Amino acid sequence: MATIQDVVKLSGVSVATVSRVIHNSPNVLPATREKVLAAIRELDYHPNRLAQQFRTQRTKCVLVLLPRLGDSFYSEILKGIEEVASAAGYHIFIANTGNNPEMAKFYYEALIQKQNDGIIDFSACLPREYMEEIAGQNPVVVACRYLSNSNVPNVTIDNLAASREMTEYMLNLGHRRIAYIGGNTELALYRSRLYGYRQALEERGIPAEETIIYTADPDIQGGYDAAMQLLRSGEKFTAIVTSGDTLAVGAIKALQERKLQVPEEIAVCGFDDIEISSLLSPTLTTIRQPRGLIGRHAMEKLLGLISGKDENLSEQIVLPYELVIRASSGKFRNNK
Amino acid sequence: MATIQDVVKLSGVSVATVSRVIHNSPNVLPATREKVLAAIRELDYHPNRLAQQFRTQRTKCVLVLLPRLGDSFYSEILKGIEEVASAAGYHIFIANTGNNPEMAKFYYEALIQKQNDGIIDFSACLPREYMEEIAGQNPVVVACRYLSNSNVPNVTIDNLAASREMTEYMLNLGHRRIAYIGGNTELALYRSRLYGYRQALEERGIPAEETIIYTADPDIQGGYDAAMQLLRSGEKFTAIVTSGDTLAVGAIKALQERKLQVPEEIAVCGFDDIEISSLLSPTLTTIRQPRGLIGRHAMEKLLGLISGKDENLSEQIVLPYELVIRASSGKFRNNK
DNA sequence: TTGTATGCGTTATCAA
DNA sequence: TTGATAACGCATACAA
Repeated sequence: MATIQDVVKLSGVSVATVSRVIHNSPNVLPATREKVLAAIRELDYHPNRLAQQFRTQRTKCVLVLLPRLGDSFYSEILKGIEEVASAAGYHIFIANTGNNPEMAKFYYEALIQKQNDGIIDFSACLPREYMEEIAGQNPVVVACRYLSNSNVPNVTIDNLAASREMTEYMLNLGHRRIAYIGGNTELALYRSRLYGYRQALEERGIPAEETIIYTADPDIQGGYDAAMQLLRSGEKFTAIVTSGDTLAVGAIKALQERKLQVPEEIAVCGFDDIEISSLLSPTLTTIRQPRGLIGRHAMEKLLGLISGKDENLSEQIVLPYELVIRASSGKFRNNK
Repeated sequence: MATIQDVVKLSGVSVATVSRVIHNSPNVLPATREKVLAAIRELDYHPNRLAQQFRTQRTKCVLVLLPRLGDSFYSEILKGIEEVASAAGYHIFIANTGNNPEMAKFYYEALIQKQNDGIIDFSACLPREYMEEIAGQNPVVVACRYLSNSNVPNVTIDNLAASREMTEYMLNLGHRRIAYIGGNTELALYRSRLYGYRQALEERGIPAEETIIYTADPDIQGGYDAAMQLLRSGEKFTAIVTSGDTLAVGAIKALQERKLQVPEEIAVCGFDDIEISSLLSPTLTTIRQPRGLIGRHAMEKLLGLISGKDENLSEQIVLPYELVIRASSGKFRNNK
């Protein structure tokens, strides 16, 4: 690999001048610039990025932390991030934490040691104190998930309100005994969604019943397993509200296997509006998160933090969601 | 941030010794080691990774290039990669090329400049010549996809044989007029699969008919659109073979919307066995790729290339696939 | 407009 | 077993 020294020798100018040419500094004579460029071409010289980064302590790269890979929910978000990032000359790298704090720590370490200029964290699996300490000194944006009572910059929808609205919609359809399948409530995100469900019920004077509230792994299998348990329990219910489309897909699968018609016998709704939700039978009633918008806002916020122009270090950006009515919630019925 | 110099001052030893302690070199007295470790703890010193990488020209990180994000097909593969990588003390970063050669080039540039130690490329969207030149001097493994007539290390299944076997299976079920919906044949991968379909037909003396062979974007929408076109064309057929589960899912959706029973009226089969394939109605007959195995083999090969111990620079690893029979292909019928 | 010289934080060579 | 010191490749303050 040719280094800047090789270019110096071949072009007969100094390192400083070569460096100026590389960075398009205006203070260099056209003739000199040409000489240097010729040498660069001839040597097929490319500046060593590792050395550049080491020297400047900036990489023009940001890291996106995902809780799991292959979740289509994130693909649209990542597109939004990429859009804003590449317009600003940034590149993004994605890493998987698997919700494992040890893994997450490794990547935060990478941030601290300037291997990248910032982190957008959809995983948020580290303790609040740790996050706040790091976010206080480094560009960090948490998105979709959040830490409760924290001032780390955050981009989300109002999960509580969305879940409440969804549950209210089901109540308005006439349902009175509504089961719930949600993700682990250790995550603030899932706590909020469960809480929205509870609020909606309480507002109607219907007590939430713990026997029809289930916690599950937030994937298809988790929804399937929870619904099967629910069915085996013998509890009566006419609808299931879930905290995720994958959970809803799994639940519907279980219901259909048990020959229960969705939505005629049991209505189901999801959360997130992932790609397959509009393609299944029945199509899924769900909450649509503005995914592209989430990605763009998160990246813009991060760029602000990186440049230091954005001094609002504890901004909580709350974006609008949308209730998407499809087939799985069914029509109004008079449930006794 | 504390540097090695701070540790030197506090512990009263030389940088060399501190460095030795950091890297668990055996040639250091226990007492000295303790002194240094105490200083490191007190200062909360962490070696600057950027400086380390710059100095050693190794990062202990590898890059995985994906053609698109949020495709659940890759999640199992990435798990396999991660397994092998972390056992060897490596971390993986994922980047999206979007099948865009410009993007891919940026990431290969990162490899050339030692920002990471190797690349596993599932995107393979760069010209063969470019790839061969880079792979000749850097650790590169192409997986799932491949470049035709290339000697870049590669991990795949035998796509041609798999597609042929799938088509043969449909022929054995009695189908004679089998439509095909496949990905863009500019990719060697999709060329192989289409070729397998053709071979199976020819072996039975059935000429492949171009009027029922469609090319589509390899996602649900693409499958849906192609199937709709196929239906509108008025061509007769009793089965559809596809080059991907997402295509099959889209095709089934289209058929069902047109009130055609799958598999009773039209049989459909996919390729890849993605997560939802076993959860849809009907469940999908498909080709299962050994995803975990692909990931592990690719990473092991890459580690071999990185360490220089693996001198087999043009190895083509072909792993076994499996024909998974589910509902969408239906039973034997006597198609005239 | 150009060049000189210094340092970024670490590893590694060599001598002690 | 330990230490002094020279790189690694580049950017930049300062001098010319």
